[in-house]
Amino acid sequence: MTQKPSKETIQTWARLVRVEQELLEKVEGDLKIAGLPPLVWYDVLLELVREPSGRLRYRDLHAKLLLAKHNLSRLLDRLEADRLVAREAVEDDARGAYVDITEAGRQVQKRIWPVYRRAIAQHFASKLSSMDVQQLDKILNKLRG
Amino acid sequence: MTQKPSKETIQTWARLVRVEQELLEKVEGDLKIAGLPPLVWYDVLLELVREPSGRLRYRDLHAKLLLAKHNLSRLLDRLEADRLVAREAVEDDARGAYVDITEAGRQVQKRIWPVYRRAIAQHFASKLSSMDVQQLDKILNKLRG
DNA sequence: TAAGATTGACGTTTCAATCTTG
DNA sequence: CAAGATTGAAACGTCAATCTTA
Repeated sequence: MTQKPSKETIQTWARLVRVEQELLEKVEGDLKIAGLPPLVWYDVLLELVREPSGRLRYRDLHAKLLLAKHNLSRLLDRLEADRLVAREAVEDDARGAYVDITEAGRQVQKRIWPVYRRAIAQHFASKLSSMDVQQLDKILNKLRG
Repeated sequence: MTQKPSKETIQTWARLVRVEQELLEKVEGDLKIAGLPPLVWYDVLLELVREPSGRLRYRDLHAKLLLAKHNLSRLLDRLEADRLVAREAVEDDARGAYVDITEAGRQVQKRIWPVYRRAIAQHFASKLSSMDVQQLDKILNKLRG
């Protein structure tokens, strides 16, 4: 049995959805103003940069990102068209594909980060005390899948 | 001057983005399973139902929703095609348009709500204490535009 | 000239189906 | 048949331009 949430809880839910949407719009806006690609490009590039080998199998990249398989496939088409990643065959599993970050991809990731960090600072960090951040983190952990 | 956010703050930001995305996917999933339209349809219908007149001018509806003007226009096309809203001329301002909710629109709003409420209960409310909700609400208010 | 709203063209996401290999 | 990944077609979102009236 699940109880009906209280008015306050519903209000907070609504606020969460809206505030998060506002925040993401502001951050995406800052990236756009700087002439940079959207956050989701950064997410992919970051996962690849984190790998010492600079590559991940498609399925592993997919597992890390909250993105449907076909969406990732199309996103990689665009990244590849911009030469930020390259797809390579997997030697011992002919079904598989590696996704490799290119040198250009690494440079774009590096250019995005300071702008993204600045946006996080302005729109998020600067509004909260470190106590707030701690509390929020605890709450988010309770909500996690 | 904006300071560089701490590692912890960045981590919490990343968690916020991801958790919120997970939550929205779960809620949208529940609506879809129930054969109901997406949340954004609900947002529009709710704003209209809240009006005693059952109508809002396009510009006022736009102001309430976090949606670009052209996106709202296209969304209303779909809602109108499904006969959930109707567009009407504004008598004393020939540039304007009213958006009216139809009886069918009211019924769809009423069918969505219990499913949506249940999703909020399951994926959000049931994971948090009322203290958590209070804290989260305070934090969200600090983040608001 | 600005406010209110829509549109055409184009880019992205989604759905179901597909193709290939294990 | 299942796993890994992609694709065609349709739905949806975005950009810049447009149309009409204030």
